[in-house]
Amino acid sequence: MTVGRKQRRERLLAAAQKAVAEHGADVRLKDVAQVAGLTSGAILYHFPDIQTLLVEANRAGMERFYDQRLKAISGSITPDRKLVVTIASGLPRDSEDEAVRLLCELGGAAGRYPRYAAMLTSLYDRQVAMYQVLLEDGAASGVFTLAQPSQTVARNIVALEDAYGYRMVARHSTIDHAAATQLILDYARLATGHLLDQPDPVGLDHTVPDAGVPA
Amino acid sequence: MTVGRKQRRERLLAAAQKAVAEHGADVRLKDVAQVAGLTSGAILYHFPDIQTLLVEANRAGMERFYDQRLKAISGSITPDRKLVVTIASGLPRDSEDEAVRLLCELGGAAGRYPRYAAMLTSLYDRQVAMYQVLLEDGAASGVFTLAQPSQTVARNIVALEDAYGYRMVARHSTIDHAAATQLILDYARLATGHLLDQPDPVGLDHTVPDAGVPA
DNA sequence: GGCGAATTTGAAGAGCCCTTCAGTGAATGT
DNA sequence: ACATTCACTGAAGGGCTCTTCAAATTCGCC
Repeated sequence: MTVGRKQRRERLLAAAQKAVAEHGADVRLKDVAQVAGLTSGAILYHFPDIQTLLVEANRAGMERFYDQRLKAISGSITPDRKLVVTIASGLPRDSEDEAVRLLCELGGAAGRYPRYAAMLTSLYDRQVAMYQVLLEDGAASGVFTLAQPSQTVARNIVALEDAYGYRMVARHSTIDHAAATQLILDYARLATGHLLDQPDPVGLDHTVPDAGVPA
Repeated sequence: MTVGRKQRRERLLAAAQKAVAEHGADVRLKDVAQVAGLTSGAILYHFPDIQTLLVEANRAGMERFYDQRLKAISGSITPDRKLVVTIASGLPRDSEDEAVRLLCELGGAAGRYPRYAAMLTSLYDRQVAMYQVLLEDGAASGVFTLAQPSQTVARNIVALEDAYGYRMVARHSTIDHAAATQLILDYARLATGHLLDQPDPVGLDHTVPDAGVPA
């Protein structure tokens, strides 16, 4: 057995996600096949038709995004650290971020695909709930002083993340990951009454540690 | 009688906008023709190909959206009224709002169509500038006490409008025009230090002014 | 009423897309 | 070694799309 039946399916789901991020929600079967390195027929051997594959792939893509956010939270300790890290994790790395591009494409198509609309609504609500827990937790421990109900703050934070995701995917010249993070933190500062100063190295360390012989 | 050459073109642009809002950025020529009540050939008599038509139509749709926002501003007098009215005018009426659906579709496709990305970036920046003027004006006249730079507040307000537009188009069950307006105003209140109480007749008065705002 | 220009139609060509399916290998089990 | 199952290919069918174009229709105007 090369890879097992289940893993093969997941490779196709991953290929479909990439294809949607690249070609839109109405991506062609041929494009998915090309990303997967197969022919159209091979894909239809694993899935009854292309819609079934896409719906499953898109759902999986959203769940993966949400799961990674939850994982990002669990790292930090204090509520303020958690908030900063979580906000940063909700934004695309750069304009090529595959997961966010997928979400943008689906968000655009949600108006005409009720299924995607429902999935995105659920995703939004869960993210809001996630932030609400974080905010209430911080308020209970006295770290945050909420100026507004936690639901209001949570809804606005997630909304800001979404919107700056779109702006970054559209390659806004001055709104990059750092700028967007600061803009959202500016709101969070007002809403929580906490300074929320950025920790130095959050793990995104692109600089080479310069160990070894320079050629 | 017909309508003159120019008006005929504009009818086609309007049809194309509606078609994009309904079928996405990759709408078919046939769909545009159907909305216009013509055949595909007739449309190609006025435009060299479908891409040219779509690019022009989408640009016109964005400009129209922006112009109507400017118009909405000019009505009110005081900065706080202006702010409330402008925020309300940036959100879709309901989930079927054609202009916002168009913007959502284009926003989703912006990742793979640099032209649309540039147009949307420009639209965003102009809306930010519009709010900046409004905020600075209010601050200068002492009505607002800005807690943050006007650019920060303006960027966040426009971002919130965008995001709630997407949520409404996706038919979120609890975020309608009124709820979204309040959420954005909640941020604006923190940022401007003004109460920003909603004026009664905003123009769209379908419901009894019963629940919601306490005395 | 009739003429020329503007507009629209309907058909046809070339091309792409999804899906089905017979057939090709490779892997697996016996 | 042989049969069987699995994974995949490549071709073919049927349908849809964009575009072109000759013919038909409508319009503005004299």
